Amino acid sequence: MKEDLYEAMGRLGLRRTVSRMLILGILAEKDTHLSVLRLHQMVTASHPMVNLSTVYRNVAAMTEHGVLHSVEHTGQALFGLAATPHHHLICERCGRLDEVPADELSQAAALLLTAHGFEIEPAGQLLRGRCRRCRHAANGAR
Amino acid sequence: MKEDLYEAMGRLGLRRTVSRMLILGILAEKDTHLSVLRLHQMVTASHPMVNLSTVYRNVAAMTEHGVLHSVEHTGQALFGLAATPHHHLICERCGRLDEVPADELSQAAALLLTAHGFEIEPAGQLLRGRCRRCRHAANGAR
DNA sequence: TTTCGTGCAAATGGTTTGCAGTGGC
DNA sequence: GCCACTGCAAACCATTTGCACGAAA
Repeated sequence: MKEDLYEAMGRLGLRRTVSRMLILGILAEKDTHLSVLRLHQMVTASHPMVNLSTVYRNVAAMTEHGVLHSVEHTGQALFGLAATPHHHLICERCGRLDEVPADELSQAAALLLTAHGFEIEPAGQLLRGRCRRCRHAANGAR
Repeated sequence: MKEDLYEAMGRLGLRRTVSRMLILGILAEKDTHLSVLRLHQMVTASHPMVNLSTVYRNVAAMTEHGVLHSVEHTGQALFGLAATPHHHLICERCGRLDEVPADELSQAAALLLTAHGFEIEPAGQLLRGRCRRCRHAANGAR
């Protein structure tokens, strides 16, 4: 998987720099979406000289080339590998981010297209709500 | 409808100030969602002394009390009347924002709940994609 | 008259950019 | 060696906040 990404970078004309490899490694290992700040913190843990703006430019470039994708939560962008087409479920209470395969929402997408002429992005949508754990935790407090 | 809002404000303990009435009037008339900056521009057209931060605080207070609701697009918040429960369809190309009654997506919501234990917000979701016009306009260019 | 709301100006915080130097290819 | 990439520092821009005054209730 990391090999795929490594290849992809070259194929897309993106240079394989230290900082980019670190970012991909982190995202592949953690298998989540992270903010630029958190990515930078994790990168600098081993490579302190890497600048924050470099991380910004890296994720921008890789997002532009489809290697990464991003969603926005509370005014900041979260980046993850764009591997398989999926949407995002973010818990408004704990911030947990889950993924749901894109085709699970294809029926809803079809409905919107026929009823409204609107074609939603086939992946990368952000849906806000409550995760299972927080729903249970809030049962009494509601 | 504006009378309802007027009443609601009092009931909720929100003072009916000039700036708030102007904001509600604009949103009711235009029947769309507007950015704070645009709201401020329209308010100051007739009342130049109203400060931008007042508009910020107004929409914040009214959103908090359920009179308004907001969605975020390209790093800025758009506010609209929270009248009927609906979701949002925003065109990534032209920025046009359409509304879709909340119950049209209830099936998808049920699916997410059973399959992922995740309960999405029953209204106010933002779905990104292409509106009918832009789909047609882009037919040749894709 | 008691809060709540407002104007003003300054601060905040995530993100972007200009520029000169560095390192992939 | 060329040009994309990087570090640094400053700029940006939507939004927030502290404070003293003004106005709904």
